[in-house]
Amino acid sequence: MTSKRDPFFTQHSEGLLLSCDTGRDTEMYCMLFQLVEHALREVAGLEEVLLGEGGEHADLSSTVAFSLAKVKRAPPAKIAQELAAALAAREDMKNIRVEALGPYLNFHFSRDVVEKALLQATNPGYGTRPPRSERVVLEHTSANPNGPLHVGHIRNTILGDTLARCFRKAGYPLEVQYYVNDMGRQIAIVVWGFSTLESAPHPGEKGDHHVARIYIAANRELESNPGCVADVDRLMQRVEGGDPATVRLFRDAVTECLDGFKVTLSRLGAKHDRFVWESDFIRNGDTERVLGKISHMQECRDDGKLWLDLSSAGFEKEYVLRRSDGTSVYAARDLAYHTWKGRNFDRVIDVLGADHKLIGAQLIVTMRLLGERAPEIIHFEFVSLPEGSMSTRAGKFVSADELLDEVSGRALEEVTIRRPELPEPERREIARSVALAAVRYDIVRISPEKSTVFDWKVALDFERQSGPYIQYAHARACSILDKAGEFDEYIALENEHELALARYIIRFPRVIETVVTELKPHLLAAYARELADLFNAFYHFEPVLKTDGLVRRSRLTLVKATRNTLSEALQTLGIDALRTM
RNA sequence: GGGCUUGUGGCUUAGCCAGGAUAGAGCGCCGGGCUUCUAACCCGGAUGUCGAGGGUUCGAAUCCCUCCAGGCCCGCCA
Repeated sequence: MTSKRDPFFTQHSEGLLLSCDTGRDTEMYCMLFQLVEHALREVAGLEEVLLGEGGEHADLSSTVAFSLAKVKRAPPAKIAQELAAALAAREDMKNIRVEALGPYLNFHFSRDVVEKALLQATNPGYGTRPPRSERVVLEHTSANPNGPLHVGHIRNTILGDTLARCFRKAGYPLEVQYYVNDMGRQIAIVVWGFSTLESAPHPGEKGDHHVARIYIAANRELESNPGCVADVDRLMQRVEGGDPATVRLFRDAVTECLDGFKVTLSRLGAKHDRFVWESDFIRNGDTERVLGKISHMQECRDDGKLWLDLSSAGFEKEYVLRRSDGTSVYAARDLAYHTWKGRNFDRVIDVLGADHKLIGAQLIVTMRLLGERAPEIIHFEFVSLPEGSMSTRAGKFVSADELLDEVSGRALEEVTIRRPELPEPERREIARSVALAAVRYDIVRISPEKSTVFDWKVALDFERQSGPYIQYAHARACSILDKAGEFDEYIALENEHELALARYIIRFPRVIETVVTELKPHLLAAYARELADLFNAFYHFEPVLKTDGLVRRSRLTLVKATRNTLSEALQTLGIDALRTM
């Protein structure tokens, strides 16, 4: 064993440990972080103590000595020394070794603390934060029902669904909503197409694909017969006026498309709690009420059309809310929708495409002017095809269904090569999970602000840094535990591979915390992959089943904690934690 | 034209908001490793003017300015 016998590691102490032992409500790592932050604030006399993860140097580290150096006019290294001495003397820091390395303050958790924290990680549900009372509403996907979800839309779905899973994991009561744009111009075009063109579905055609076919054909027809555009306008006026026959036509078309969406969303592992129909905000009078309130605002202008002058907030463009023919514009209904959300929830989050940046910013300032709760909006950049941007109207897109079919087929080939002995239904089931893992992970690992180009070659490749790679690490851990049989948990971390793995496992609860405060789901994706990396290295170098006695029990416990943490992380990413693959 | 945003080894990407310890990864490339708990794996190696230029700072991939390139937006569409 390459055991690092740091004398500090062998020292056992209670205090902190007793207070941490009260159950899985108190995750040790989060407590340790807060404890160090608190102590550091006191000795440094600063509110901002620049505490962060220590990387290779330590469990936590701080560069606060630099900022104090300015104030105290002393060298940072000297200040770090003084701070370290003051911290080391504190009763509440006895489980944490403080070291001043040059100007840096490094904090090392005692092995005892790491081991205690690790034992929490073997419990089902590890990483779940204590329940909170703040109600959150999260809107995602909300694609127009004029054609199937494509590889651009599902960036929204996967970002939103992952975030939703993180919020639930973080203890928040959450409602996930899909805002159904059921009265837009696109839908009017679909309705017009259904009633004027050959519109019967093809045998076995999915509703959303059927609607797209009609929508594409209708657009082509309208281009060659611009006179028909007036028919579309009339449909829009009739639906806003509440004409029952027209309302029914719109609702039927939207429902057909939405039913198709629901199949795709379910294949993606995404679930909405509520579908909110845009037209409801016309019918219940909310849109009129918002417009009424707006008409009294200083920024309001009425020159036939009703609009807001938001130039004081830096917006040059008119924010038009009602057309001169009296019908409302999308933005007006959106204000009504967000007012409703803001009054019923404590935190309102929207996942929207980058094309909504301007309108989203206008929405936010208007909500503030109205004295209503403004949403937090996560914008993601576009996914384009190698030949250019996608367009439902032009029929230029790769649908999510097609992507899932292709990736599943590819995954089945792979599973069949590796596990030829498994019966086909089982291979198919594994392939389905592997395909979803590949698709979801590939999307969630990239930060939303990067625009991407869809590439079949990349989509069909399950190499490292992929969802299947993480699933594989989990399956390996399961395999060891299956073969091991019963054992009593016991932990005594010996070597660097074990310690590195354990130190990483105990950070998981804080990762969940960070994702929901910063709204950055890709941090969880990176965490899961790194955890798999560390486990694979441990797996390679440290035999488990071939050892015996306490070493075997300890390593089995570590494998159990890894398996559990990987499983919790994967589930929070919406990826199946496969037991075998 | 104006606004927003992105630019990190051949390719993809983390780090940037809250500036500090040799800029992390993966693919691809080169060289190793399956009689050993699933090789969808592991180990080693080469590859970086962090788009360009200026500025602030003890210190800049990170903050500020200018420029260049890509994406998005600028409708009485949604």
